[in-house]
Amino acid sequence: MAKQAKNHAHRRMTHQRQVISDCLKTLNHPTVDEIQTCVIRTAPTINKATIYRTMNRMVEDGEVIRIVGDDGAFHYDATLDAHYHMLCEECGALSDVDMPVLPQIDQYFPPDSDFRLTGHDVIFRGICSKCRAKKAGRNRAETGQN
Amino acid sequence: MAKQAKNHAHRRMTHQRQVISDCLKTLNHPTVDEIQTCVIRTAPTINKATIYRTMNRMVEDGEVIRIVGDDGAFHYDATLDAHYHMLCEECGALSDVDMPVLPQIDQYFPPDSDFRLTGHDVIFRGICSKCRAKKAGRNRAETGQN
DNA sequence: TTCACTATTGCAATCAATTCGCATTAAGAT
DNA sequence: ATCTTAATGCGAATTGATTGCAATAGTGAA
Repeated sequence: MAKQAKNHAHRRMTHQRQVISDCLKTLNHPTVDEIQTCVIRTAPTINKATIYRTMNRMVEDGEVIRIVGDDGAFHYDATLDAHYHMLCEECGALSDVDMPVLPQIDQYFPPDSDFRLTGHDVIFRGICSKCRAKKAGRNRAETGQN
Repeated sequence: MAKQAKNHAHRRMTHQRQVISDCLKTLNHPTVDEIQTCVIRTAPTINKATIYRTMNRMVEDGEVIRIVGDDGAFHYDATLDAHYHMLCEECGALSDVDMPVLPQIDQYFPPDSDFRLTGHDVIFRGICSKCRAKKAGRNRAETGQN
């Protein structure tokens, strides 16, 4: 099951929250900056503090997951079911990986540990196709190869 | 093999760098703040910017790994061989997990992906023993149980 | 519908983590 | 001993995120 909300205080469906929700559906693990860029098209006056607060409430309520990128910036993910991520080490882009979770991994965790295990995350690292293309082009240019 | 240094510019073994290196040996995945606390005992005048710069160089040179905690703060890890981590969701403490890496995980990665896979990280989540103890005590106090 | 209650917003100020510019210091090669 | 320049200390600047507060606007009840 996906981790679900403590049904916190009554949330109000404000215009801002609605617009942010809509953007979350079209964006891929966006940061607050990226959400803002999207949101501004529909609601130009929306304030960044509002986005921060809205995202914090959504995390509290279990509507989105927060992921910390390598740069330390927060990314938000509206896919609630357990899943893994891949991270481009070049551009920092985060994406969902289309594979089932591997619960058996937890069985390898040292059983005598005092740590109460609740789950695990996997992040695959590498270079996304976009950056590979960019890199190949750059290398050709630099080395004078064709 | 552990990811190794581009043998960057000539690094100088300054007093500060030496002290920081020593602290890294005794600390467990410290943040810059924690490094500073340790370092100050030996070298009280050392500046935090120096620690930041030194750690950045060490990361560049492949002498340490940088891990981003859930709070977005950087932690440093001098264990270079591939290994997994566990993270206490209560206090944010990071530790190495004593288990072999599972290269077979990479085989589950969607083979048709445009993503060039270079590896993966696993982070086990849960509650460390220290926090479990603290929590148990707190619960007893709150519910009036003994 | 209208009203009242209070969650939410916008804005500016603030905070914390990290980086940067620059004059000074000190490794370490010659 | 001297020279070159990497590294340091310090303060200012940047960046990502939070907060205080007065104004605004959902929403449930009348």
